[in-house]
Amino acid sequence: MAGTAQSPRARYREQTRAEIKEVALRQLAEGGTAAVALVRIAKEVGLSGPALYRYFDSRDALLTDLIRDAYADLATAVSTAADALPPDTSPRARARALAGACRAWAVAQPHRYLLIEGTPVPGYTAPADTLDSARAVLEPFLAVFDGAEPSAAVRPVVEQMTAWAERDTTVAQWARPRTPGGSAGVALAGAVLAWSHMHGAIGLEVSGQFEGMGHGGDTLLTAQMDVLGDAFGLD
Amino acid sequence: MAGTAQSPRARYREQTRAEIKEVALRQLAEGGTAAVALVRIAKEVGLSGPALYRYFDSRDALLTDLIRDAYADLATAVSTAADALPPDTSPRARARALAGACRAWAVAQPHRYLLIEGTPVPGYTAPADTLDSARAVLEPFLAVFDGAEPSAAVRPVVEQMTAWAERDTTVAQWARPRTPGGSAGVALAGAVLAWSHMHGAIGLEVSGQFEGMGHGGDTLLTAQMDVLGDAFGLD
DNA sequence: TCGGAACAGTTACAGTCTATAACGCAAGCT
DNA sequence: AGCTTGCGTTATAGACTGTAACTGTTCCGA
Repeated sequence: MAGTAQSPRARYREQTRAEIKEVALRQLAEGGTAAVALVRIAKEVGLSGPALYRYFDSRDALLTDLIRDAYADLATAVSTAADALPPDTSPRARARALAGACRAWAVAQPHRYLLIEGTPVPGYTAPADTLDSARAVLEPFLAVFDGAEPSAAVRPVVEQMTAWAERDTTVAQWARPRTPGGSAGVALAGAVLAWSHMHGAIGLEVSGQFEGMGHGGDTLLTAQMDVLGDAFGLD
Repeated sequence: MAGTAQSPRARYREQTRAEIKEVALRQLAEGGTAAVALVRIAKEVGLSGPALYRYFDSRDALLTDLIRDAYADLATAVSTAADALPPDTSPRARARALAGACRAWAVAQPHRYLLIEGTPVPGYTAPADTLDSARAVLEPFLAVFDGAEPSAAVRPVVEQMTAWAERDTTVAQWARPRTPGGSAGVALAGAVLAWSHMHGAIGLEVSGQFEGMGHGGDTLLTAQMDVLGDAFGLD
């Protein structure tokens, strides 16, 4: 919370912004992104119409802010879950726990997850900002796969990730310090594969595609993480 | 194409509907679902505004139709890919090929894939219709995993699928005839897991989350299918 | 062949929403 | 005190969905 001790004006402004976002989130939960209407938000906050444009440049800007928040929130959910694990937790159990935390977050607030993963908003362009957030979500997974021994099936991915890290210095600078025990490529491969696995299982569940089959989300996701654990020889 | 030989009126009607959908798809490709505007469609087709409502009850109805089409199209893409494989193709190679076909379809027309997987349209409720289509996509995968030997990691999913097939008779009636070589639960587990894997990898790619890492989509997806193949002991 | 039903299309309009313009008012600094 | 900056207002333009009321056309049976 740096910079909170600003002028009273700035404080009030920040508070109003928060209030607006709060109402926007409620509307989002009720009717999806399409239901987020500035005019109705304004009325609910006690302002009248165009006043909102003092706080957000456009509807897209507001939604972008919500996306950013959601990403950051998910990232902290995952990393606090990682911190909460006892130090002697096995990599396999860690993978399960991290994925479980991610799923729990998503299931608890599907609309926000859909905001992250779903169809990009109309003309929305995800800048480096989003990539940073994605990295933040992936970060705890790097430690899980650090020093793992990839099977033949995933080796192509490892090679690709290694090449990526060699090409893109910012990725290398991010990944290498966090993988002291082995090659950054291996850990990156594990993390990205885990991300993809989670995206699949959680996305299907949140979109309601598992309706009939009775609470499949958890079982499916753990199975996927176990499969991944096998592929990387995790304990 | 049953029922094509109808009255000239019905034929004309069907043709106009198709034309409308064509324009809608173009708009969709250019600016996402939000860019699909009935008024502009009408103008482009040569009609004026409200005339479209003779052909589609509402904008939602039009989008629903597009979703249905996309699903069906994807399903035939996958099943023709399956038919094109030589009979002696190994299950593992089959899994790769099917997933590859799915990905190829999605990458070639991302907007349509996002229509299928993305955020449900505002108040959209997927009826039994969509489930049927999802089944059609999954169907070729059943044969791939029929008679497989699931590892410990995926066994919980197998159990859950078995239970599901026992509970839901329509699923059983669909799956059992297509899995002569083993338990329907195993094949269902394989198919659903494959669906989830594909959803993850393709979804991330189509949403552009692999930007920097240089054409990761194909490598990642095949790796995931191989991992799944290992988990089911596929040849 | 005639006459009515069903259909395809039109213009006019109500309502919702985003976004801009022009203007007033109060807080805060110098 | 006076000026600036920021917050808020009303009025308005423009895009879009969807309805109403009305007109012409095609089809089909009597």
